[in-house]
Amino acid sequence: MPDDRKQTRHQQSHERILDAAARAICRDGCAGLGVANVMKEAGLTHGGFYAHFTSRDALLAEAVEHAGARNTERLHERLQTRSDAGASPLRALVEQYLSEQHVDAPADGCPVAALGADLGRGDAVLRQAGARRVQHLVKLVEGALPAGSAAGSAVVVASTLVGTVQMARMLDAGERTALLAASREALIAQYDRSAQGKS
Amino acid sequence: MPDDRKQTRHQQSHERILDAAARAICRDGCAGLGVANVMKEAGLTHGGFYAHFTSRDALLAEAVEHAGARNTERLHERLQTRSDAGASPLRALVEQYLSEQHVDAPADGCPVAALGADLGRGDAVLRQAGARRVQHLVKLVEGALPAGSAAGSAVVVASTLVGTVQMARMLDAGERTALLAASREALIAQYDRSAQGKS
DNA sequence: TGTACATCAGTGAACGCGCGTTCACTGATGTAC
DNA sequence: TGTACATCAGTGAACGCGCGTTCACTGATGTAC
Repeated sequence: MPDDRKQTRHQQSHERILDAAARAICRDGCAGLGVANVMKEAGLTHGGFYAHFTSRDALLAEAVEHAGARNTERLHERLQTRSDAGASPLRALVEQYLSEQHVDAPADGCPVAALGADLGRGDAVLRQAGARRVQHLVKLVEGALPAGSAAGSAVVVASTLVGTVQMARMLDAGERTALLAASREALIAQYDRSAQGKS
Repeated sequence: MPDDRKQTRHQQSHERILDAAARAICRDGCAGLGVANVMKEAGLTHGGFYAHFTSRDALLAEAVEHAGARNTERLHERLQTRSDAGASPLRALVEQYLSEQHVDAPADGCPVAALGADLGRGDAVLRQAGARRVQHLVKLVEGALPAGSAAGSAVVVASTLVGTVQMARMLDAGERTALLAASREALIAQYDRSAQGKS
């Protein structure tokens, strides 16, 4: 099956470009994405780019999805580790998402937190890619919440996660640590053990 | 005092440029800020820019501060209106910050929500400007929380406000409305009347 | 009060650089006989 | 099995455009006498 090998070669490059682009946008934002840079990071020269994508904008939208998918994978692994160590699903999610590790490494983190407002602007395609990532994140939270949690809990928790990481990334080390700890504690106290018993 | 009149003319232009820049970054992001565009919106031509600012980067940092200050002013007015209508300080803040009005008009809104991740990247000056805006927002929330609220409440509420607005701006009308309502209700139920009586 | 000069704020043409995009070409991989 | 040809993936030079920045100049405002 030589056809397969050919396709594979092309697809391997395609994948490397997407990987590089996903990291680049999470690190530098949508505006920071340069075709030449991405190709270089993928081990190629810029000229070959248009054999893989119709335009830089097309890459942008795909890179958002790709960053989300990659992040979901990594996240699941890490949640499993925390789960194995005895953490409840929600605690595992909150402690991982609001870890210094996540704040320090935007390139390998959640694109919703990394791109934030970038996705709200820009063309419809990008906004839709952002919206899908938001929905994904909300679903992830939903799955981690205890059964019987109030209806809107997932979106609220997701909002807090995203907002906290973004704000933490602007702050100096000390304030950052305090902010993360405060958010973690509040979310766990609020939504983990006694999610509904109140009011 | 003719010296005053001269200074005033220069300062008036300066102010118009800052106003235009503040709106522009909240609307289009830091990368979307163009010197020529801003000058045009201020009613000037691009050449005169460097009589007012040493560089585009210098304008960026100042524009973040300016956007924050302008937003604080407007916010206070609107909070007063809601307060007069009988809302508690926290309810007024939450309902204003998480209003469709705010989500629909980023140019006239909070720069922390509008720029988000943009401020976490970029040079130290910009990050510090962002950090100051975050601290300002946290203080604003602190002032609106009922006396005796838990220590970390303000940062958590601020995070939720920012995250919700950002996510709302990616979503379609229907989901957006639901997200905003869910966050408003959760925050008010959580932190307004019976902020500590729990657990 | 009126005229000549100095300063100040802004104008608009021009420069240089980065970056997205195109395209003729090369080298390697696969196909035909 | 070996040779000639076709296709595929990537190269790198070049183009065009936008944008930050500079600078010589203009018009208006203010000052000196």
